[in-house]
Amino acid sequence: VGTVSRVINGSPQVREETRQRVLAAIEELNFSPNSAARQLSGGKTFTIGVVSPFFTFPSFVERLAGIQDVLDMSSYDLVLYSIRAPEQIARRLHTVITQNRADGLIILALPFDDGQIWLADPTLPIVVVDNIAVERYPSVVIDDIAGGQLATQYLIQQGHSAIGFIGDLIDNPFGFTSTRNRFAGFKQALADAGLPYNPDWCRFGQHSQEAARHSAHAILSRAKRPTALFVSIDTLALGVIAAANDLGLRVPDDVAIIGFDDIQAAGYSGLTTVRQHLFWSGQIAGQAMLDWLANGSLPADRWRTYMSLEIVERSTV
Amino acid sequence: VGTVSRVINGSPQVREETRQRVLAAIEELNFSPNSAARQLSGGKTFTIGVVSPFFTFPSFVERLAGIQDVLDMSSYDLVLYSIRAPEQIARRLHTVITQNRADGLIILALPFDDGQIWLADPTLPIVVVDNIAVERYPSVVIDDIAGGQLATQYLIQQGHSAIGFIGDLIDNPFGFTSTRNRFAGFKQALADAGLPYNPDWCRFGQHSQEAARHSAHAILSRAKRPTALFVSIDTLALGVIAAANDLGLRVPDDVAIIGFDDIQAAGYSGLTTVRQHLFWSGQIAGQAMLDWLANGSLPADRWRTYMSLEIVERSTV
DNA sequence: CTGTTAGCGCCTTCAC
DNA sequence: GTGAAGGCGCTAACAG
Repeated sequence: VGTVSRVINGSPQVREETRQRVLAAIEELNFSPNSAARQLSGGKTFTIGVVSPFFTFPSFVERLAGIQDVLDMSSYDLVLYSIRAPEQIARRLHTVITQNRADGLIILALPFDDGQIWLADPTLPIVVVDNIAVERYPSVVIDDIAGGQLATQYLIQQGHSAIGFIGDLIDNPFGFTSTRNRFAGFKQALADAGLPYNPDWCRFGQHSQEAARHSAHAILSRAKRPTALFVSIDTLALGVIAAANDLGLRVPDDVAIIGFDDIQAAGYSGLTTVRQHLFWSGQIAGQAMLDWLANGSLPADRWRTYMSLEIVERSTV
Repeated sequence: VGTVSRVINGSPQVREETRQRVLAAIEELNFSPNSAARQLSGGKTFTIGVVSPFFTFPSFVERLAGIQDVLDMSSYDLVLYSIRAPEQIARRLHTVITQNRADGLIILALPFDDGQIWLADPTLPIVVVDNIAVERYPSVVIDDIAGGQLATQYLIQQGHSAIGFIGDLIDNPFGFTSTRNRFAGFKQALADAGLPYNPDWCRFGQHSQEAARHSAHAILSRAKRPTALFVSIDTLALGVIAAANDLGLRVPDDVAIIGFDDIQAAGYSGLTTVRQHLFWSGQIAGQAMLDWLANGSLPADRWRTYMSLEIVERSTV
């Protein structure tokens, strides 16, 4: 029994011949170790939990795919915890943590009380993605304000001076801050360029293509309409393009549109946008978790990773 | 110790007072049972594995969301096993099964050797989705041939007689048969209506919007082009719409386009398509698994569930 | 009703 | 280098 365990776990102190004999027996009996037992005795679950809201949204799916991509080559399984309402967050995290169901947690976008969580289990590795508020855990983030500026500056640089903004609700139940910050960057860039900021050209609605389409209708139907629109999320931008088509407006000639995220559909649709390397960010988070788990700690210089942002020029600006 | 266990598991044979006392202690010590130990002792992992290829494709994501939706209200966790190449299938399944890492498996679309798997563990509950080839396990499927006919008949009924077909590769490494069968249904419907089948109007390419766009270009640039196109997958249909736009063809006036699946993006894009209730199929599969796990077996009348198909009329036909 | 005890299957010392 | 034995934390069966 002991020797078999040694063989399985690659202990060096086993004579080669015995090793082969054990291996043969394993093969013959079609034996394979019970995972629950290893967990109990080893104190590890070989599982990483990913906590995510709306995991059907392209941005989350792509990040998830990045995480999966990395874990795939490790011996860790990925357990998906989906959050559908803000109230669930605390409870879900609590049960996952106290029940010891995962060796590490990757939390996507969701705001949470990191002090409380840390108290619940100070040793549990947690990597946070797309959430700047968390200080106590390493994170992979972008600078949304800079991103908002980048997009707006690009529009200005292309000759636009009448620019509007469409996004989801700044005050949303989950407390996501992306649109708020991108909008801040937008206004900043406008101010920096000495351009006027027109509230009539800015609308915020639900996070849905329909809502964005509706917002765009309202803005583009005005007597005086902007020549360019910065839409804070790619999925919404697709709705805005639809609205432009509805109104018989040509993109980009009549209205230029720039999105944010660079989801796969943006590529298909020819949407000009700000790329934030979604898949890659998932890979980085997953790799950080793996390294943490392997070394028992994460070097300080990897505490907060800022992903780069860049304009992807396609055909809507 | 024993009593605590009884309290946690809601055994009736505990005096109310003691129960309260135990509960209080649990609260005070912030105790919560170790999941690995329960697994080992109880022989259950409270985990359901979902094996899926390309889980970033909308159709898989939506099914996955349906499964998650159901599991969410149960005490089962969802472990995601992503398959990226056909060769991985057998190995992945084998390790998951022998290591006892899940109480049940839901396998999406992937073909696999059910005889072999059954031999590996005859008692493991497995529910198959979107795979008609599997006989030994319950499945949730659609009739792709009927679906192909349905789409084609709808086109015919709308007055089209020159109809083309675009799909992904009929012989693909994973052995998916959807497009093959939808194409069969397409030809069948044509024949039934006494309409000619024109191979020049049928193209098969990679499963990507780009490839579909390319195929559509080829077909629509011909001197004599079809007035309608049946595209076997929604994502590809979006590429076909793009191609029509490229060529200055109006949809549906110059070319009508019907897709298949009814992914969310189809709704946004106004794509007319054949709906196959993706999310719902995930829910059904998840629920079947839960019932199986709860009752120890699945009633025969739930062995194979055929999901209904229906035309969703939007604006591309 | 409740405390005690024997596994669940593996890993890890400890002697040999 | 190898077999034996303790313990991981829990559940279930057994006495009281």
